[in-house]
Amino acid sequence: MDAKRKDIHNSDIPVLCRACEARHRGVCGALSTDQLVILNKQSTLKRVDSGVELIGEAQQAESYSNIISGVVKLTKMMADGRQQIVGLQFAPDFLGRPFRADSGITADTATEVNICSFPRTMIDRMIKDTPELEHKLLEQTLKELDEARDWMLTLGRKNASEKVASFLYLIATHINPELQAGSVSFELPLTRSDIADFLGLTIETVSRQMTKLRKDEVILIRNNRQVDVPDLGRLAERASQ
Amino acid sequence: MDAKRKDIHNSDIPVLCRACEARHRGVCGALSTDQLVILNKQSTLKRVDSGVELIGEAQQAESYSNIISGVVKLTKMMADGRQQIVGLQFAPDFLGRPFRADSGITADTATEVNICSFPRTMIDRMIKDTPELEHKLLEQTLKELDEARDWMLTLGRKNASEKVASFLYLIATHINPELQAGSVSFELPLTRSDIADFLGLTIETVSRQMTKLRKDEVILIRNNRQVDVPDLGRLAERASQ
DNA sequence: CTGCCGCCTTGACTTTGATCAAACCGCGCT
DNA sequence: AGCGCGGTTTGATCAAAGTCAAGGCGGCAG
Repeated sequence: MDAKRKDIHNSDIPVLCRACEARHRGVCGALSTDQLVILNKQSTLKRVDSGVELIGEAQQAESYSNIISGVVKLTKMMADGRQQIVGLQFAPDFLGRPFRADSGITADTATEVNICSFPRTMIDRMIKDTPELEHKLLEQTLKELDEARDWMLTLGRKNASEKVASFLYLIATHINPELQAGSVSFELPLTRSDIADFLGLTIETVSRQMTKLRKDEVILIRNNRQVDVPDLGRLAERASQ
Repeated sequence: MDAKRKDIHNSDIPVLCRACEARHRGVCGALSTDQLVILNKQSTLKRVDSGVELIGEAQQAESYSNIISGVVKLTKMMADGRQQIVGLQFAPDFLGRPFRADSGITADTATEVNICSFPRTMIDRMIKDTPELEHKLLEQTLKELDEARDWMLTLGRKNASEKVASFLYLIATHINPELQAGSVSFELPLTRSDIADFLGLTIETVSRQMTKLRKDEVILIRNNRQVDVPDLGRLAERASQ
């Protein structure tokens, strides 16, 4: 209802924001038209290649971003090189850790990504003035916490084949957020190595479980990356969820 | 600074709140003296035995709480009975999922616990009126998210002995929040079975790794529950952190 | 076309932690 | 004291996933 009212004044909304999902499902939905205009003057739209570090040791994170398209992976690393992907972010997620520069996490693009970046100081100021913005951030953070805890169950208690099925199910439902049952087709945003880091497995084990799912006709693999799921329900069963 | 100013008017603050950690490090720090008085009239202090379900299938969660003392475990369960502890909460953590009744998580007391409970509707209203309260909730949620992601690395990439050492390190640092290095002594708030559910292991493996740490003189076990850590640094090494 | 390179798959073998089974320990009870 | 009980430890065996090694596939540069 509120969103609809704003759309009446669509002409006042910055061009870049008009078609942006972040205004509907993301944090920008908390902002007034005036605020959008101000923010828009400072924001920059960037196309980023796959495999680029957005936040991390090298990148000191002077900005926050909204993901417009593509997939970003959040990774934690141990001193000896072992690593674990602790989250995947899709459009229109908000990227960046408020109130703290470093949280020991690096964010890398898993695919080609488009982001809308803002100066950190600007957002920090807007958060202070606009409780509604902080509310949106709390909502996203709670959602991420729920997802992190779901994944803890997967990491701690599922076996390799359930883990791989869980991953495919996660991707299937996030790439095509509408589909509930029936058949889905999508391109995996992660390499086998990334999938292994997400699942706490090795690439060999991931590969073996993928071929097992293929032989059991739960999935159909085209180009290593392109996957068809004829029956999402059967995949969910394999994931034990 | 702000807290100090409030303490000058200590006499106006409800008796129950005066010594309460939640007013200093918890969410109640966001509230004015007036709000504390109002909230106090509706709040109830409860002593709860170990092993009681606070939030879950049975309990429909009509209230939020602050933990005054003791440890609460957050558990996720699979249909076939496998379960994973996805978080531990200590005083003065806020207990309850805002904006949603059910998140598939149950909260059980791991020890005897004292909580201060409030009606859900009352807090939901205060959140709307007091941005500072929402800010505190966002801070705690971000802290929980950081902890969840730390633990994902442990679950996904550490071996059994590193997991057990990580758990002991976590407890040591949370029970005695001041100690940095040197020796610590504490009582484990969890049974071997809970520890196994927290670490994604079996009780036998937990037991074996504990005796290994004991034989290597990293820890000293008294009554199965009472543990001495002569050198916290050496324990941290074993946890690879 | 050919060869190389990155990514993925497959196979043989090893290791880690799970499973099954038995015994132990402290404690409250009769 | 003797008993039973929950929680814990220990040992023997097994299975799942890791490791090491080889080979395949597809795209791209020469």
